Amino acid sequence: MEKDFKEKVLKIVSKINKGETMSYKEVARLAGKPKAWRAVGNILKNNYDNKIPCHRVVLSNGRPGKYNRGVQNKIKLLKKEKVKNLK
DNA sequence: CGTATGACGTGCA
DNA sequence: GTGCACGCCATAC
Repeated sequence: MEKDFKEKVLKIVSKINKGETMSYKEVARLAGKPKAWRAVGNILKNNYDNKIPCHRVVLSNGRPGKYNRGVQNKIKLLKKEKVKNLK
């Protein structure tokens, strides 16, 4: 269990600039585990840190995916961030 | 230590 | 383009 992986993922997500989105696969890739995008979602779900804009992490399909505070809230936040590239 | 689960991704019909 | 099934990693129990 790479604890570093979790920290890395959180750090990378926190590095996402406003108005930008990243797919789970991209985050996992930057974290060093391009095949761990499955765990990325699990980590974010267990992590409720406000410093982690997990709402900026979307699926590779361009869909918002889910959110610990509600998918609607996620979409709303992205729209507020001027990220209307959602499908 | 083994099984089950989950914010997913890809392939095939 | 849509829908279903399988595979994947890390974490929790």
